[in-house]
Order: sequence, then structure tokens, then C-alpha cells
Amino acid sequence: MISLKDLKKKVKENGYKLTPQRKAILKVLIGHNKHFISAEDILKETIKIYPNLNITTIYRNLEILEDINMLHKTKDNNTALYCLICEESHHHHIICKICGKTEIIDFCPLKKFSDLVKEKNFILTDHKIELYGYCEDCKKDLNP
Amino acid sequence: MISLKDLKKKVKENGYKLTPQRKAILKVLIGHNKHFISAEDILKETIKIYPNLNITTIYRNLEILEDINMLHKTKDNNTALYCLICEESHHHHIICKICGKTEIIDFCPLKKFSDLVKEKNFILTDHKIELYGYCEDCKKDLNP
DNA sequence: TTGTAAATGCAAATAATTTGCAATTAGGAG
DNA sequence: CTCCTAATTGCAAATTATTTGCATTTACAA
Repeated sequence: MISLKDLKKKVKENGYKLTPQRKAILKVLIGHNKHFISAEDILKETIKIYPNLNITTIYRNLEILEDINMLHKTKDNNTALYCLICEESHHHHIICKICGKTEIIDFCPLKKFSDLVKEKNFILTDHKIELYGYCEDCKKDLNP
Repeated sequence: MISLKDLKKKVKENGYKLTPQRKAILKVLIGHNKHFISAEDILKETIKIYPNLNITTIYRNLEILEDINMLHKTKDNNTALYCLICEESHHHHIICKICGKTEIIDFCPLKKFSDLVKEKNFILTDHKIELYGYCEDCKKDLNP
């Protein structure tokens, strides 16, 4: 289980200061561990911890966390979503198209891809596998 | 091989008119078949065919084509990219992080995912697998 | 040929994200 | 502990892709 302490440590190791704003953001992220969350929603949560934190600060910190490989960013609609990278296991997600609920799919077919990629003379650096559908709650509301 | 004629037919079948602007857009899309392209780049190309076509028209048509399932939209950086859906084969892509060149990876591990998804009580409706890296040309320019 | 809903072009609006800049602050050096 | 400096923040304004309102034009079925 990833801890707030670990996150703070990694931030410091990378030469960034531990401001109260940054700590609040980390706390919120860890509260949503393994689920995607938007910058705006992070703001709503952090404000409870550090009342007048600015959205700019959120964005700047998310960018830093992404740079030092602590955060995974994805953008499918018009709003970017973020999710802590927990290194324990490499995995992908299924995302509910209605409520955004996210579950982990603990399987990665990357090895099978890498040969195919080599054939195309690409160097593979990143990959993103996202599954979409309806979660248990939302599927009840679907029209028959 | 998908043809312009097929595309026009599908557009008509769905009750949309065949305006010259729309035809120009389809022509450009088919010219980039199996590769992603941005709205702005589509505009640059269509303008050669239909000189004062407006970017709004591009966006509105891309939305229609997406609605009738002729177009696949993806958004990773801040710009959406579009790619005709050719139904002949289901596949995924590798995208060069520098120049955007796209190649097809003709493999889909979806079946392996579906069992895992069922365990989570989701209904799986869509999936997106995107691989990123550097293409043959761009990898030459990478710093050593 | 005509009528009408669909489609277009333009300008203005929107919304997420970024940037400039002055003020504040974390945290290492002394 | 105090001071210094680079890092960080907050605010307001800029940016950029995309969308919307509206008047005008057009495809195409009758």
C-alpha cells in the first residue's frame, strides 16, 4: 500500500519543496488512489484541507508529479484526469462512461505488442489501455 | 479497401446531405486512412479542395461522423485526433510522440480483458489501446 | 421548380489549461 | 535561530481548442 509518507519522500528526492498546498494535493490524490480524478475535483477536495488553494497551483503540481512519474494523466473527453502511479503493480483501467467510476484491470498484454512494434521500426516508450463501459450502479439506469 | 463511395453512401444512409464541404472532408479523411489527423490539419487539406471551408464546419462534420460510427476520436495532448474506422479489421495504433506518425498494430487482446471486466461487474462497451514511442525517422533525432 | 430542413460561415462564447508577475515561503547555510 | 534565495504560490489575464447563436445558403425530395 502506497503511503503519504512515500509520496512526500519522492517529491523531496526530486528536489521539490513540501508546501502545505502540495501536501494537501498529495493527500487528496492518495485518497483517490487507483481512481482517476480531475483537476477541478482535486481542487474541491484540497480546499477542505487548505482553504484558499488556487486551481493554478493544482495544475502546476499535477504537471510536476507527472514529470517525476508519480502521476498518470489521461484525456478522453475535454477534461484531463489524473491517477497516482502505484508502482507495486502495472495495470490498466476500466472506466464507467456514466459516473466515471474506475476499477483496476490487473493485466497487461504489452509483451505481445512489443514484437509487433519492433516490426514497424518504432521505439515503444509508453502505452495506454483503457476500457470503457458501465459500472454496476449505472447499468441499472440504462434504457432497456 | 474502403472507398470514398462507401463513405458517401454511409453518410446518406444516415440521413445526412452530401455537401461539397462534407465530400471534401471525407476525401481528406480517406487520404489519411488508418492514420490520425487533427481538425486543424484536416482544414489545411480540405481548403485545397474547397477553398473557404470553415473550421466550424470541420468540427461539426467530425462530430457527425463520430456519431454514426465512421470516425474514431482520441485526445491525448490538448488536441483531438481523428481516424476513419475501417471495419475490415479491428486494430490499434502506435503513435510517434514526435511527429505523430501512426502505424497499425493488428492485434487486440480484448478477449483476455473481458473476463477480468466481468469480475468487476462492468459492462464493457469500448476500449482504447494506444502505444506511444518514436518512429524510425524521429528516433534519429533523439539525443544520445 | 419549389419548399424545407439541414448545413454552412462568421463572430462571439466557452471552458480547460497556461503564463506573467509580484508577493510569499520552505528549508539549507551560516 | 536567522537569513537568504530559489522555489512556490495566487491572482488576473492570455491562450487555445472547441462550441454555439444566428442569419444565410443549399441539397434534394416531392
